[in-house]
Amino acid sequence: MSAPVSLTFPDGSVREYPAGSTGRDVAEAISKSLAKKAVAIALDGELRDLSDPVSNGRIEIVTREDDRALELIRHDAAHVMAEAVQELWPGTQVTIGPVIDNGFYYDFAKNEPFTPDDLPKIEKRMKEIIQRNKPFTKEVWPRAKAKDVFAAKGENYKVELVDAIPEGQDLKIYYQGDWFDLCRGPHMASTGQIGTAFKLMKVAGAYWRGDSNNPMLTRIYGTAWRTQEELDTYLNILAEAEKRDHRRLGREMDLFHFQEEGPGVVFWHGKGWRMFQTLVAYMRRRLAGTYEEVNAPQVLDKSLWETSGHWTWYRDNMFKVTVAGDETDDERVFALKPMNCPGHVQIFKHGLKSYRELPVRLAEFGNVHRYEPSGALHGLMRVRGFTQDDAHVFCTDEQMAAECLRINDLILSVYKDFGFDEVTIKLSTRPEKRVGSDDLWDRAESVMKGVLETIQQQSNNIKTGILPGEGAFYGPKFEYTLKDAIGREWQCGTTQVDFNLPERFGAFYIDQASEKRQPVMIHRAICGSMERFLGILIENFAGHMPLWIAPLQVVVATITSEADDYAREVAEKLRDAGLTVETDLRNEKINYKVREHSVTKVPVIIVCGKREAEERSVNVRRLGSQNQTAMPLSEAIEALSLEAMPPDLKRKLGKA
RNA sequence: GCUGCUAUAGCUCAGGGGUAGAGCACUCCCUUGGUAAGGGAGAGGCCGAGAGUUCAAAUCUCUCUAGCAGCACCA
Repeated sequence: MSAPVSLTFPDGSVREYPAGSTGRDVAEAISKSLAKKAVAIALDGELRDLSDPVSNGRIEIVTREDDRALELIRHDAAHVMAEAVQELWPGTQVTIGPVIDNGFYYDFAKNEPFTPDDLPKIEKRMKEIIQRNKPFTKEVWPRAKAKDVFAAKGENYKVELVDAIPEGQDLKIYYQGDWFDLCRGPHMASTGQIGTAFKLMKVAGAYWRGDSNNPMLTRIYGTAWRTQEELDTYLNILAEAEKRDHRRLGREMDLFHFQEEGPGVVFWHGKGWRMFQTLVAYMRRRLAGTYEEVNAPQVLDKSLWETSGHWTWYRDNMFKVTVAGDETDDERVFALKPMNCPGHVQIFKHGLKSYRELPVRLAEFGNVHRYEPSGALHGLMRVRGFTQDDAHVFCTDEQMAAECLRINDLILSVYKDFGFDEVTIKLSTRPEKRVGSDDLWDRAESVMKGVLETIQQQSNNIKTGILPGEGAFYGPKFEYTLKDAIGREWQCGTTQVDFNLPERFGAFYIDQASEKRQPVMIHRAICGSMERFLGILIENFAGHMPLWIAPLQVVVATITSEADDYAREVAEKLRDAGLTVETDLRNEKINYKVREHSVTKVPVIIVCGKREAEERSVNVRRLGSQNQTAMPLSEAIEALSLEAMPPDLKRKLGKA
């Protein structure tokens, strides 16, 4: 007889159980009701099947209420969905079905893809399977048996998966009734424990193993929760996110549009462009005194891009430019610039540079064009023509770390001005497709690692990490990711150390010993794409822009035409104070006007009626509030112009 | 780029082999109304583009273009 198993419970108590006891035995020994509620156990924090034998250590009985049960519910739901699909459409092959944020999916190989109409049918069948409440049972199969069984069923993808499992690892098969699947587990006790708080969301294509050279499978996404309330909450959040969609808000607020002749390029309307320019003006002020703003050509000979390496690596994503005439002898091929760096190197190279001039920091709000795959285009977030807040710092090896830190300070400070406090910085290291010797890469990566450590020591709410193989082809990079108001992460800023382009272009400076030396080049962007950054801002604020960046700051609306002259005067005075103001003198009721300007997200509505005109006062209503504040005109002008001051200027004037 | 879906008025959408529809927005008229839709009238469309089937196509078929979702991609 083997020694009993000693288990420590979350309350600290220690009990012994006969050898070979399972999680279920332990739960039952505590109470019948607990055994009924239990869906799994955690041994030393690791989730296991209820039917697994326990071993010495810490044990927790996991019930459906436990946060960790959510993962099991979703995983089990994926299995049940696969069973439902195979019952409904025999011959459909199953592949993989993992848990993801908020839900799960399963990829199927089926000749006729699913349609959205199939989802209710599958859901109905899933409910039946859950009602059957068959236990999940586990078997460990020899590799050969697994391959034979799946091959006999025509499950070719499963055979591939078996082959991909490292030798020596157990092949676990989970049954739910007669249906079974290869799976590493764990699972709950039975399908009934999944509950009914799930919903199939959408069908989509997905490549087998995520590789576009492989066949396309059809994927069904689902979401699953512990309770109906949790499910409803989640569906509500989705509806909220949809309301924030910058494409919808851009239309509603009359900021920009897209049209068929210009796939992936933005038509900025007056209001949107004002926002764009406000952002650019802000960034310009943040660069003043440190960077020199330049402007490099849009169209440059392809030889330049051959030298930089872009023509080799990114040709498929570049726009070629040639003369359009049929009768021309000029065969010269140009490219519409996809990046600003080669242009900036030319500016740096123009004239001899002394070490005394370094670091040379060249900035450009550079308009670039990239032929993005059609399926990648998405509103302002992914476009084919956009403006980078780009800069290139040419410096010595010794100056490099300090420059990276200076850039870091600027990036974090800019994000903070927009209210983004949670930032993640990740170091991306050398990719497979790259230029430059391993020595250069070693040097660049070690400097960046050092910088990352310094940044981490300097600030407490910065998360850091490493993304192996994700670097640019010419150098390693930092990627700055910010978190928005509803918890989504957006990668915006980037700092890239580059020893390669200066070498390729033969850039140099004269050092103290009158020798030619090659500078290091640091590429950096803060917003990344101004278009995308504005999209992020719109979604982050759900269109309720802070006053300083709002496309239209104030509408002065009248109640009766008797107040028209006064309203014009109010608007004029506000404009004199630097605010963007429109009047609404239309022959409409005030309810109507308030509704319209609220819908288009105007931050401040100033209402002027007979009373205000007589008193020379205004009545201020803020977006999102039903309250009205009456105040003298002069007071309103002062308060609003202060509020509309960009954060950097407020800081400068000590009014923050 | 791949898979699936979609394309009708400025917007949101209905319709469907034989005069093109609604609501909102727009214009004009009435109304001067105190904080999220007052009333009436009017104007507005090559039904995404091209080809085919048909006596007849916005409607059916094909090709293309663009959009949406997901995948892949993102210097």
